[in-house]
Amino acid sequence: MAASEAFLSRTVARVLIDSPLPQLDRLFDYRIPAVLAEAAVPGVRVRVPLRSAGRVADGLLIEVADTGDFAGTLSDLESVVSPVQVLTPEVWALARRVADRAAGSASDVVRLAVPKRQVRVEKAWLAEVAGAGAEPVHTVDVPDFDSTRVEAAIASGTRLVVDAVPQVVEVPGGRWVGHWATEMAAAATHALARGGSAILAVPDYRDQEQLVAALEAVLPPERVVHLDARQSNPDRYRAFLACLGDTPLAIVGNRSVVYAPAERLSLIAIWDDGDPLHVEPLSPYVHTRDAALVRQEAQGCALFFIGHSRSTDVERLVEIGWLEVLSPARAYLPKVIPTAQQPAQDRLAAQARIPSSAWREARAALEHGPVLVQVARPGYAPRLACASCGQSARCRRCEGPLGLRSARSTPACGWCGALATEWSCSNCEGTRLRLVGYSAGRTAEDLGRAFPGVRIIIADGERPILTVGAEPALVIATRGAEPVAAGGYRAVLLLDGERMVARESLRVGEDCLRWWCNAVALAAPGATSLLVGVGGALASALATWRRADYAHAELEDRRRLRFPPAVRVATVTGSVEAVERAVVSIAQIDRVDVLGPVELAAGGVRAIVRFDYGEGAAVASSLRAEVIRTATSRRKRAGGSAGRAALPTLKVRFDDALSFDSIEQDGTAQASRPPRA
DNA sequence: AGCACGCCGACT
DNA sequence: GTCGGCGTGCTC
Repeated sequence: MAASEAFLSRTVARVLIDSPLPQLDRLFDYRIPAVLAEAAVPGVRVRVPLRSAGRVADGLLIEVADTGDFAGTLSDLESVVSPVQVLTPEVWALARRVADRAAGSASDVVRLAVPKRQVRVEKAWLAEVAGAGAEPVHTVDVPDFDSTRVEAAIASGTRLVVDAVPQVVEVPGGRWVGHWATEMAAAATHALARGGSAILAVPDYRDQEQLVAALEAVLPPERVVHLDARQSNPDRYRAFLACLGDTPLAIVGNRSVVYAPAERLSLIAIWDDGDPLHVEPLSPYVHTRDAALVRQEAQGCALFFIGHSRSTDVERLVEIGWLEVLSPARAYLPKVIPTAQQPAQDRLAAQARIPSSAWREARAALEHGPVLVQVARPGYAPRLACASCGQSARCRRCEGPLGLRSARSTPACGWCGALATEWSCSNCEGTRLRLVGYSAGRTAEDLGRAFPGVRIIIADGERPILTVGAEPALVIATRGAEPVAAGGYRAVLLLDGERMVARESLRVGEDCLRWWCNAVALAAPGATSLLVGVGGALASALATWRRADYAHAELEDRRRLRFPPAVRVATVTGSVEAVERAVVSIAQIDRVDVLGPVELAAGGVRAIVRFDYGEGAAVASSLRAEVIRTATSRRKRAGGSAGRAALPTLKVRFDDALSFDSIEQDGTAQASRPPRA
């Protein structure tokens, strides 16, 4: 009787509609009809009428209340789709906060957090007998990873930046992985042993393979779950449902794994937070690091950023006291030698652009095992230039850079793909092209000649190789695609440093250091790494292994210039009037400054807004209000004869790492920039 | 997104 | 007087 009374009074369902429309990004109230009273519980999927839109929408029931805040008459909840409470209160709170912080829709974040329903998978999961009795987990310690501090951090919900041991190790099963993977796995055992779950986020699949190998060596298989975008829908949903169970798990995945509904979350660990793959490509484009920081704050779990180098973002958090530093228990100093670009005496080595010292080192190392050669990027010849005047070759249609995909292919545009069959230089009318820069394929040919008789292995985006054996071989890999060698590489040659450093980007320095540090960490103990053709602060940061000092100096520069991550930024894109209004709406906020607006080649304009972290909430809510306003009040199109589709009215993107790079890459500015000498 | 509501021009 | 144009706004 008391129960039925309770049901009678709690008749309002507050529902999040599954829609990307910003104006629908709030809770809608519905009456719960008596027949649905028992099924209508928080977190379940529901269907609700949207009268004005004349349709039935999918939604998620957020809460059940006595009364809503809506004055009119409520429509009835149409149905409860399934009894599974897929959206937990913690994940809902996280989605709302993360969306607000990025001026986006909560339902866009929820879509990352809750995979599509798979009826068969769900039925199978519901039919399973609960409580199969999970095996106990034993903690594991790894050398030089301070287990006392790790355990204490997990117990107290501490935020750490972990400087990983720069070595490779063999895990039971014979697989060689980066030491970092065993550190993450060990941290996970501490979380699970004290009855909590661990979320482990890695940027890409090759990292995930290593981490899974390390985890399987220390945890029972049923305690490890993968949750990533590469899985099929049923697999993903099965893994997601497993997280909803009450057995603590190690949940491994890339970016959106930070939104997993982990039971009693004890730890979030992120590997290599500087890797751009941690940026979510879907609106509202939230970085794994930021989502993790928000979640850590709300749930009080431990948070570890593990890496071989330090991003400026993490350095900032260290400097404001938000993160503590955990270094290896014993100091590691990989042997790194920067070498000048002077060519080798040996003609063949010179052709492969290897300085004599590097060539000698590689030759000697090849007697004992594999040698890693890191090169810049995939494709046969990344850039083509005019053979007579040297100006880089541009597409006639779109001004994009021309390149070659293989030795015999026709030059093609890197932007629009158009084949450049009858190219002539816009500067000198020359018609002959010359290769500029090298790549894995081209380097392999040259090195093959310089080291006759040596086995050559190529690893790049198209030829992914995860591991190589301990036998002598030249392993030529594009940065980020380096295989792990059994026992480590006997030497590492970082060949295209000069070209990597020449890339125009705000983050070149820290990116290069990250690529190099990750490669150096694959070397065998005592093996030499050679950085070719780069000097200055970057080279000495690598050689002295003082990566935090480099990040500190870099951050100081950004502070001076008011560039991220010293400040936050948001790009505001849309029509002239909409961007203008958006900029005005935030003009009163303290210490906000606006760059632009500038015209875009695609039409419309873009402004970059800079502001201090403390003003983030105010900026986000003002810009969000403008987004909603522009979405609801449709402006009339001027000059109707141009039968062009309406522009997206107003787009806001927060913390886009490329904001300052892309200015130069937009149409006119890029085309008119003089070629590098 | 869809769909209704509403306030101006040509019609019976 | 009234039918319907699409510009404007709303969705519990």
